[in-house]
This record gives sequence, C-alpha cells and structure tokens, in this order.
Amino acid sequence: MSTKSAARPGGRSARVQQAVHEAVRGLDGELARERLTVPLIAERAGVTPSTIYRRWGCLRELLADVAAQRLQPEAPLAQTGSLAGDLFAWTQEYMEEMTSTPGRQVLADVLGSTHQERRTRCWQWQRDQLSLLLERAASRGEAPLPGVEQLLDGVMAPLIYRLSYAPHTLDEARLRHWIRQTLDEAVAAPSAARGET
Amino acid sequence: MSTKSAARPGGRSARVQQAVHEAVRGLDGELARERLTVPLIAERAGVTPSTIYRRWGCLRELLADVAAQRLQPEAPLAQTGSLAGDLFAWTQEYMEEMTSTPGRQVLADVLGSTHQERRTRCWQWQRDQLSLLLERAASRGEAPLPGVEQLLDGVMAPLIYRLSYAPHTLDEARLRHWIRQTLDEAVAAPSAARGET
DNA sequence: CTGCTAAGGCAAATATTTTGCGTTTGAGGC
DNA sequence: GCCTCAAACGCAAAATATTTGCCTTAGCAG
Repeated sequence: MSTKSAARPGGRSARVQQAVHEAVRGLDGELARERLTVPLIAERAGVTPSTIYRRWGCLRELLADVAAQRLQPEAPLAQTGSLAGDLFAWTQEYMEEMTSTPGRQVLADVLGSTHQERRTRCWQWQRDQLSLLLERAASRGEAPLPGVEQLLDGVMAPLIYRLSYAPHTLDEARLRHWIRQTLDEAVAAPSAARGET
Repeated sequence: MSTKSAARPGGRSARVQQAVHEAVRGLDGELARERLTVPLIAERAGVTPSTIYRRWGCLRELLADVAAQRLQPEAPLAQTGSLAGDLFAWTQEYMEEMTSTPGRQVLADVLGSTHQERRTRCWQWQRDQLSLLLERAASRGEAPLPGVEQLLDGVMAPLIYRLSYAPHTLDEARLRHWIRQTLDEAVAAPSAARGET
C-alpha cells in the first residue's frame, strides 16, 4: 500500500525508501527538529520532493514511518534465566533509550501519525516480545505465569504512559515494582482464570 | 510565556485567543483534519495568519493548545458514594469520549506537541482529579485506600496506553477489572507502606 | 525482446510560512 | 483623565513548501 515497506523488494522503490529513511535519520541527528524539511531530506536522499510527498503525504507521516522502524525490536532479547530478569532487562533498556531526548522524539513521531494502524503495529510488536518472553519462561518450567495482557497492563502501560506524560517520574525502582507486582498477581490469581491469549 | 493562556486577561490578547480557539473547534468539526490550515482558521477567527504564527508557531502547536483545554476536566465529578463507583464513572466517561474519532484526535494532538511541559500539565490534571476522589473517599471513612500513584499506574496508565495504541481492545469490563484489581492491591498492601504523596 | 504499469523526475502553479515595518491596544504612572 | 511604553496585531512582500500535470524510466510478465 501507500507507505508499505517495499512494494517491489530490490527494485527502485526499495532503493528510494532506504535512501529517504537514511536521509531522515542522518539529518535528524545533525540539525534541530524544526529545521527538518521535506525538500532538505529529498536533496540528501537524491530524489525530488514530489517523490516524498507522493509516497508519504507529508513530513509528519514520513517521520512516523522512520520512527516506527526504530521502535521495532532488533536486539535478540537477553536471556537472564528468569522471567523477572528478562522483563527487567528488556524494559530497562527500553526505558533508557526512550527517556533520552531523541528517544522521546521517536515516541512522539509515532504517536503523531494519523494512521492508527501504524500505532497498533508497534503495540503488536511489544505484545510479541512479551509473548516470546513468556514462552521461554514456560519452556523453563516457570509457573504460574501472568498472561500477555497482564504484562501489557501491568508493566508496559505504566512505562509508556509515564514516558509520554511524565518522563521525569521514571526510574528503575518503579520498573522493578511493576514487574514484581504483576508477577505476584499471577501467583495470587492464575492466568488461566481469565481467557487471555 | 509564548502560548500562555492570557498575557493580559480581558485585553485584546484574550479576545484573539478565544476567537482562534473557537475557530479551531468550529472548523475541526466541519471539515476533514487534513483540510484544516492556519490561513483558514485565521480567516474564521477574524485575524491574520501571521498573528497565529507568531503566537503559536505552527498549526501543530495550536491544535495541541486547543486539545489540551479539552482534556481539562470541567464536569464536577460524579459522587456515587464509593471510590470504586466514582472511579468507574469518571474513567468510563473518559473512555467513552476518547474512543470516538474526534476524541482520539484530541489525544493525538496533545501528544503531538513539542512541549513536554504541556503534556505534563495534562498528567497533573489527571493526578489532581484522582487526588480529589481519594480525598472524598477518605473523608467518607473508606479504608484502606490506594495511593495516587497506584491509581495512575493501575487504572489511568492502561487506559491511556490502550487508547493510544490499541483502542479496539478497550471495553468497560477491562476498566472494571483494573479498578477492582488496584483497589484490592491497596487492601493487600496498605498504601502507607510505600512513600506515595 | 516487447508491452505494460507503478513510481519517479521536472517544472509550473498554488498554498503556506516568515519577516519587516507601521499601527493599535491596553496597562501603569502621574 | 492624560501620557508613555511595550506587547501584540495587521498588512504585504518575500521566502518556502506543497501540489499537480505531463513525460520518462525501471522492472515485471509474457
């Protein structure tokens, strides 16, 4: 579709997309955000502005597209030997990255997109990561385990909520608190009780 | 400062601000979001575009300014007789309002602002509302009560998180679940145990 | 190799944002 | 009430950004 990653993999489309994304990432680091313009990006990427406008619509959507890719997990997830440890390692890194000024910008860019679909995709990635951690824990024989939804609501939600609205209130202690609390709940009320995925 | 509500209350500044805000609210309902432009708003408000640019900087910030006011609580909060009931009444109305397309737009507009300060202010309002509900519960003699932070993390966070990323997963049952769970936690671990405000 | 279509280039036409400068407004001193 | 002063606005020109029509190119399919 419109802003899909690659209409024809390996073709010109893909090359243009990559050049533009790279130009954005490059320029974003070099100059203040308000100086970032489509014509500027186009020049750096070696394309004409109209190409960008036709594919992405506007600067906002282009930035959201680039930012969304940055939210995509690439690191293979640490294996600490326990669900609590894995969770902490992952969310802590996430927090670290997103409390930085550029990190918050990434979050804001994604939220700034008009397309709900894009945000939902990011959410899905987070969900998948958590599922993976749960699977690993299950295969290690850990029990009882919380459901994915419990982890989303109990750990990710407070984290993202505070990142967006009150980043200065975040610290590792809170993170640990949310994780411990969510895991404790799972002990008190086995996850099978609610029909989670 | 720059986008402050009223530099000179009652003066021309205030009149212009009101006219512009009204123009935004009016036009926002009449045409598609992508057709909303500064010159259009200026015309409707009876001012010149440059006035808007000088005061708000850009469309994005103007929209954020208007949206932030909509997030400000105006309804005096229902009094149902119990903390659980008050919480549900308030959050349910909030959810109802924000799951609508225009409501989500309001949230997105606020998140789209460059000024962290604006978002923090919105968060502070939510915090104040919750504090008020807690005070009332306390004066009714309800105990044990959760802390404000518990309510923020346990109820508001999942609500806002899902509103932003996965609004289709929201429903009243979840809301009730979060509220019940958070209140139950307060029973299990008295709030005084953690040094919350 | 040939035809076909999606995507890109180019440049003209529009629309927007920015800026300099003169004018108005309203607060405060007298 | 009158005067002074600075902030905020209006206006219009200049600078930028965005949109659009038309033509060219690239790459897939037969």
